[in-house]
Amino acid sequence: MNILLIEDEISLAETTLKYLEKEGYHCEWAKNLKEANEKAWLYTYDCLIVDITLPDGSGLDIIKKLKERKSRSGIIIVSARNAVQDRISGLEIGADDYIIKPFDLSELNARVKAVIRRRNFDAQNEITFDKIVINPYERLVSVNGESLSLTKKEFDLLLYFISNPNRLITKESIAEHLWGDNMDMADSYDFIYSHLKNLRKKITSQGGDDYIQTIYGIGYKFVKPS
Amino acid sequence: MNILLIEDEISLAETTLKYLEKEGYHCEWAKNLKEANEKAWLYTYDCLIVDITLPDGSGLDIIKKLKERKSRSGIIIVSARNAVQDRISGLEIGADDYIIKPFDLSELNARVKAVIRRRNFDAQNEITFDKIVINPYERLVSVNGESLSLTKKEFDLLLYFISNPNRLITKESIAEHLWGDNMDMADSYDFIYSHLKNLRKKITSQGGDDYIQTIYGIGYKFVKPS
DNA sequence: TTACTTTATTAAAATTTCCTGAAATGGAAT
DNA sequence: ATTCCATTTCAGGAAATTTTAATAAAGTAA
Repeated sequence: MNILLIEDEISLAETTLKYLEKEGYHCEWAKNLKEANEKAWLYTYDCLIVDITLPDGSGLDIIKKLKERKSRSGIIIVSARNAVQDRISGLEIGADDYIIKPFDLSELNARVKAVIRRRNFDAQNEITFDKIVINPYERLVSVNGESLSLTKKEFDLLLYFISNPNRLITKESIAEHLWGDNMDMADSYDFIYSHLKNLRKKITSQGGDDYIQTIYGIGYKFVKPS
Repeated sequence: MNILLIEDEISLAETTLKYLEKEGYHCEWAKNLKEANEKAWLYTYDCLIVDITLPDGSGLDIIKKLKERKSRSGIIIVSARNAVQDRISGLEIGADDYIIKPFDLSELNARVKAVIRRRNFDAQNEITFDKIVINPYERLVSVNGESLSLTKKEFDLLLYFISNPNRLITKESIAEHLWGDNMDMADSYDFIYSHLKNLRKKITSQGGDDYIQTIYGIGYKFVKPS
């Protein structure tokens, strides 16, 4: 987890950085707006801790810029006790939380954790494999940019494959993942064949290759065919 | 503007009340949880100032209850300097701001003002999706400019959809949002189907499209149909 | 090749999920 | 007590998906 601390008070910044590093974050420090802009432009941080009052301007500006750039970073505002208006504007601009100076380091930590957790929850990243992009949370799939409609079993099957690319996947493990362990293993795997066939057809009919390679007598592999 | 102060320290309460009255607010006072519950049930306040530690329980409980009742009141938590966890829980529950004891009366005033201002700002805000306009606070909906009368459940359902457009919404999350987590999940979702049907009918009969796309076996999506 | 096993394809059956209309329930107002 | 209205429940049937079963094709080893 990468954090950028934007803070001009040197001693406060140092103790904060030390504490956050100890908590397991990778931290960087910008001591004014100029530095902050440079860093925020170059790197992506999970969370920015932004002091509002900086020597060369207001921290609100950088928040505004980030939001215009549709950044996904979490933002926590640091402001002085009496700067209520700044906090309100900050939240209206799109900051996630604020903390009042002077603050408890453990409280800052709690908020950073909360913000990052919330961000990750709705960022819900996609998984990409060659021409396929799959979003497990929205249950969306696209091949070559065209969206593809899959049934539940087909989707689960594809997700299992794409989560374990280039690896041998036995029919037993597929059965276990898609149907749970209450499956009767004496059964045949006809149902897997059915769904596999449908999945392959849907993917190839949208211009995707047949990524599902059959390993005779064992199972399958999800690979990019040469 | 009506304010309810929930505070058990008598002298602190008295000075606070006097100050706020002078600032032009109409104030009431509850000195314990029991009184607070009675008052909060009878009247609607623009802002509640809630001390967390009360003789007969935690102020967090009343906040929780208000939120369950979907109260629109602004809430400011009052807590001791070292009660970091209380403040965090309070914000998580849905309080708008907090202030640390002992506090400046002018700061309290500033926060009350900010909370009320933000609340009014939200109240003016309508959410628009294609031909639908919905105002969560006035609980008004219109389709194609014509106002639409919805029952409570229908409204909550539509609000939940329109607040999460183009995203997958499971039946489970609908149940949780509209009926709370004390729902028996073994139950069927028949009641969702019922309200859904009525909502769809009302919207389409006013010239709106069927924005509610069903994702078979998973849930729904609120989208603008092509 | 031949015999055998495993996988693929297909279509039909079985099941699940969803929609609909109507009836039952329950609370609030008259 | 009666009426009204929102909400929930129930039963039917429609639609989509999953599973079954039968057959075809492909791979493996002798």
